[in-house]
Amino acid sequence: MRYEDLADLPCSITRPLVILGDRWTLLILKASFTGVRRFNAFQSTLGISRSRLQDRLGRLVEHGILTRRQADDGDHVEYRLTRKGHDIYPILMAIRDWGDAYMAPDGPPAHYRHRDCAGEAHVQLACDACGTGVTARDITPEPGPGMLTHLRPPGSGRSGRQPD
Amino acid sequence: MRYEDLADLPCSITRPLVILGDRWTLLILKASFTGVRRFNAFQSTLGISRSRLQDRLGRLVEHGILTRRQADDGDHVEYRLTRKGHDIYPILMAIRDWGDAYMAPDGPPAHYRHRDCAGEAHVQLACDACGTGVTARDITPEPGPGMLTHLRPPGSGRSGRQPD
DNA sequence: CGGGCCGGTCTCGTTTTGGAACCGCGCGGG
DNA sequence: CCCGCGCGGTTCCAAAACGAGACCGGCCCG
Repeated sequence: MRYEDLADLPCSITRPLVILGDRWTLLILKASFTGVRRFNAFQSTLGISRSRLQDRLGRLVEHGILTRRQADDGDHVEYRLTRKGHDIYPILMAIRDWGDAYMAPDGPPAHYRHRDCAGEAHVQLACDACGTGVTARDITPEPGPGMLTHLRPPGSGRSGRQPD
Repeated sequence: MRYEDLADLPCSITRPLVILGDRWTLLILKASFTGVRRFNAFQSTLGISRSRLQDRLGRLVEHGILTRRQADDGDHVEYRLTRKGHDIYPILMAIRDWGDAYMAPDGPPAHYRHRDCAGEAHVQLACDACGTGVTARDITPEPGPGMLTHLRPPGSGRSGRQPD
């Protein structure tokens, strides 16, 4: 099995990870959220090699996570988050919460404050129905519609998989 | 700058990513959450090469995310999540929410249900103070204690950085 | 015309990865 | 006792990914 084939598995954790799961991609997106838009700015703030950066930006554009366009005011190129890209923010905030908890011995390097009230923003995993916070132990995965169509793809007899 | 040196930056997103941000590590942890504990089980469910798996499991144990021990009942080895590892779950759920939204054209492959009430669990980014849900646009990062000690490490005059 | 900045490409040496063979151990059966 | 097997783990090599830096054409400005 080639690595990219993991993207075919019926799992909404695996599929994004095939795109986002490498050394640089999430760091590039983090930079995007802090306002970085230009090729050279990404390169100097991250320390990534130019060829790698070019490759990663291209993939993100392919996947509709960033857009590449000429800036309004000038002639340079801008890479900006799409809505799909914007929605990656909770992933970064979940990573931050974990980083603050376990890799910040001197306290959090940054507070991420709600602009309106100066409170701090955190991710929480909660049940839609009862509203209470939950952890991994409170959750049972069970097959959903995307699993069923994967088990019997229309007009085919392929084998399927269990939900991960 | 070598890649590992990114772990020295005062940023709670960058630091975890140096550990978790590669092709396999989060996939290994995802398998852990589904109950996979044994070397061969990881290898066959993920399709990772044995040498790579050995390396990644070793790193996760080093970082206190997994523990390696002999199973109670038998003679085989078990890799189990520590509390630190357990707390990675929200990261995986944030990835899943994004995957369900943008990479599951046939609907979610799996429902992650609250065991007690059968509701579905989702991550949300909310303000601790006012409780309202927020997005990237509502948030302003500002320096925290970990940034200040990084700017002036005790007994040194190193230069520091802005919060990312 | 000359220099600088821009995004982008090319080349080359290094690092990381995948695949598969190999190893030692403990166990269980013949 | 010996043989085979499944286990976690290691070693080796070829292939892929990567980093560093030179290089390129386009554009603007002086």
